[in-house]
Amino acid sequence: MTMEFDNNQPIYLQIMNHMKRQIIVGKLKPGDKIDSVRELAAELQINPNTIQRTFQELEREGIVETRRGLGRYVTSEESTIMSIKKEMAGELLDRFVIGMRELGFESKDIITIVSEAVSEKDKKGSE
Amino acid sequence: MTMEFDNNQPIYLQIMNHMKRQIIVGKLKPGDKIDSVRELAAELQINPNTIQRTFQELEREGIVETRRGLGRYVTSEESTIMSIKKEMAGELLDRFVIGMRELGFESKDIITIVSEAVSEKDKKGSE
Amino acid sequence: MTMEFDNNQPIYLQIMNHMKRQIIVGKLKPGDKIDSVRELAAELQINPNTIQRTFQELEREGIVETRRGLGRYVTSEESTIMSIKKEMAGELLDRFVIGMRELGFESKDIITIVSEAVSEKDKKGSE
Amino acid sequence: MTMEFDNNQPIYLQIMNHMKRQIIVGKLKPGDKIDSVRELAAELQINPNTIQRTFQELEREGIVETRRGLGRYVTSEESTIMSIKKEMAGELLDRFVIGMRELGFESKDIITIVSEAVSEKDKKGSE
DNA sequence: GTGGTCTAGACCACT
DNA sequence: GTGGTCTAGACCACG
Repeated sequence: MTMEFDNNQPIYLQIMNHMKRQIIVGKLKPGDKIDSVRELAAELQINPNTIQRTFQELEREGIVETRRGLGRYVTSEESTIMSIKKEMAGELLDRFVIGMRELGFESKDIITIVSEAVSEKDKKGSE
Repeated sequence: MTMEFDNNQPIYLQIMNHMKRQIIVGKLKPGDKIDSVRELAAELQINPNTIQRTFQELEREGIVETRRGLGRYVTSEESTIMSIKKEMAGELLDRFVIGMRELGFESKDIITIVSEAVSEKDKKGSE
Repeated sequence: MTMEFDNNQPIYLQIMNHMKRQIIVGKLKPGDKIDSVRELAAELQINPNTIQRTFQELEREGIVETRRGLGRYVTSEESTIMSIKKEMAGELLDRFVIGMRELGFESKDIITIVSEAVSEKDKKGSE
Repeated sequence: MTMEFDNNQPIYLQIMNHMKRQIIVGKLKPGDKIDSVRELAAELQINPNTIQRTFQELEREGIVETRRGLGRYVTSEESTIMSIKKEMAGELLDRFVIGMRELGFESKDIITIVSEAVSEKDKKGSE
């Protein structure tokens, strides 16, 4: 795994979100074993303490489990994964819609803008 | 003016965005005089230095101008205001669309979700 | 007279330099009467206190004289005017040469750069 | 590092320019770690907040980068450094040439004056 | 009255 | 350890 980091957000949060997305999208499946702190730290060239913090938070959210002596695993609870997905999507949606309204855009404007944005992307992708 | 502050973002940024929105939406018009540092500080119960920081950044973005000894004014360049509006909307849009795609949503899903969200809000508003 | 003001320098200084230049270049001649504080203030849309300050400083430098009840006049001492010109040129020169050396430019570089700059201007002027 | 401060310019600007020059001249190389806020503050006997302000501005110009929790570094983008050098030299040049013309000097005068000034300095330097 | 700068000292998040 | 933010209070130049 390689990642580019944005200095405006804590690294542990960036890694955390990255892993959550991998799980949601299915690149990491329920029950999969996760790289150890040391491995990930070496791979990403990041301080192990930062990775530790990442896992701590993932565990707090119940998306990762530690099995003593065996390592860390993606939770087997698919419901947890689904609810995390909804939560992340909901946050994205809220921030976007609220933000647009604060800028004075109305419902129809917002839908138009999004429609154009995603269809444009589709075009580019198929070129 | 009154404001509620969110602890997760620097106060100066929150005030900054608040003022940018007021200007974009037209509550503050091009050329309008802006509350002085001391006035705003008193009004919001915030340290004047924090307000100073806010204005510093707004000035850097060209949305506010200082006239020596007289105070600060909203820029008269309407084009600047429009481009800031576009920039802010573009950021919101990008973060949303990219984020949703990273979660595995496809174009049609994204449009559906947004449509539902904004129409739901409209219903509530008209109740 | 009209002037554009730069917000990064005190207005009184800008007017002051402007008048010094007019005198040096000969647009205002030794012994000429100078606009009154009120006139200048109205013309430039500037606070009279600021104009007052301008004249105060010009007087301190001996380049302007007050004749009680008659108004203010450009000094008749041509030597004063010449020495002001040398002083201003010297300051410009020093700031430039010292600055360029601090940036690592050597003597021959500096001469080359200036030569190019002024000859380029000459070309433009004759177009 | 030691510095003498000039009361006519904000300290943070003086330090800023000083560091820009060090980087341009190569005393600080691309990628080098920069003294921490606290270190520099102690060294220069200046309040840490003032140093903070200095770095804030340097970062805005893209000549310095912050790596979270690790400290600040000179940008690795040599092109950024070069363009800053050109910008600073251009400003010096403009202010000088424009200023001299405003005083009535013509192209050949300007070149002569600069040539004399720099050659005189060379003589002194070799004494 | 206005903004700009500086100091002193504190707290926090991040690595 | 690092930088980022905030407060409190002071002084200055400018108009």
